[in-house]
Amino acid sequence: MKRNDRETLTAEDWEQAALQLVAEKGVQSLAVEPLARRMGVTKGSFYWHFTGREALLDQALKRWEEHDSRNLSKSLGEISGPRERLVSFFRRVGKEKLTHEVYSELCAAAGHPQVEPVLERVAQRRMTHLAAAFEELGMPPATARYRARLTYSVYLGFLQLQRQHQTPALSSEAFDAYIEHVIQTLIPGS
Amino acid sequence: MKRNDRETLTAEDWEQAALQLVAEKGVQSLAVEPLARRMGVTKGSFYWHFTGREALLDQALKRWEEHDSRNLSKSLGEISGPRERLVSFFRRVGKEKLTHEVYSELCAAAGHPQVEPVLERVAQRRMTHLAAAFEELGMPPATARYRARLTYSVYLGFLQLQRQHQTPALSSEAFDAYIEHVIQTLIPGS
DNA sequence: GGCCTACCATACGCTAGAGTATGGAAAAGG
DNA sequence: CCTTTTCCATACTCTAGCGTATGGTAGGCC
Repeated sequence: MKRNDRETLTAEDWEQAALQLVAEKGVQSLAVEPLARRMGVTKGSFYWHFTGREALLDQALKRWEEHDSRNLSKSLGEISGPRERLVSFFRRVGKEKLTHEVYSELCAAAGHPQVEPVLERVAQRRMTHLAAAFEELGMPPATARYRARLTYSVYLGFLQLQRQHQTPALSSEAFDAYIEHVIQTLIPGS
Repeated sequence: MKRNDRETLTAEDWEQAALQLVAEKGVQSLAVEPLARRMGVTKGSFYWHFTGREALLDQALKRWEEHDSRNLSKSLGEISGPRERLVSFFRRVGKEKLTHEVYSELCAAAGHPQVEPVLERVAQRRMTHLAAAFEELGMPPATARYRARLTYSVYLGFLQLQRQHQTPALSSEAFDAYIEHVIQTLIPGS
């Protein structure tokens, strides 16, 4: 029963592959048979590990959300200054590519009953995080919450423009200059 | 052959209904048979007016884009001051409900080969429009373009948050206060 | 008044993917 | 070494939607 070599697949393998496929082609393209083909097996394998497509999506989303949640806490603990936390929020868009691509596709699938609650929690967590940083910078709570929503909207809009190939390459000086403009505009005392 | 009463359907009727359905359930839900059922006919009718699903989507998108383009030009001509044009850009989100809902769903379907070019053109047009306004407010051209992209990102992010039910009701004072904050932050000289 | 064309229904065939049933091989355990 | 799990393949059924083929009807036209 202990088979972590590559002769046999685990539920975790399926979840990882599912997230990968979501990142590439979106939630609606997450289908059992194509995924199985991609992994070099048949759906006979899949239905041994999972009760159905829903279950796979649920567990994959759970895995992704936990990973994202840990990421946020980590960035909270590691960086002390609120301004630095906000800056890193934007700069981080380039890193953690898979996570962001998945999130981008999840946003495109808002309205999907299994995806919706995840998006809600994630956005809430992140905006609370942002609002705290803005408060530490001296904003009154209500203003900080507005600025947090505004900032998060900028992030979401950026992901959307990226999906439309309407944004400069993530590692160009045009991108850096734009990020600088965003920071100057949104973060006080810059 | 002249039958504009309601006994018989026209291609335009189908396109309108298609846009309506896209606004409600997204592009991927635009299917021939469900749409026909919704209109109280069968697909026998549909395939008389259109060669297939692709053609319907193409023509519906064309119609929507033209409508949106006219909207933009109108708002350009009617409002003289750049600041007022920018403000109206945000306040307009509440009006033209169907148009915005369609656009929101189109954004969710970025990556779709028929939708992608439309999104590209629309975003380009609108951002150019915004950049011109910021230039009129005294920004240097490069800065104005950055600010235009930033502003448009805010708009896109707002649509996204709306799709996640993460935004206050469009006609509440919380919404107005938020819009005010957005304007204060993004539009200089406020 | 017969005809023709516009518009629609009915009835097909086709495909992709969901889920089920069952069998088989290979490792694990006794 | 023989049995029991574990993991996967094969072979079904079922559904939804696309597209086609064909027939029907009602109104405009000569």
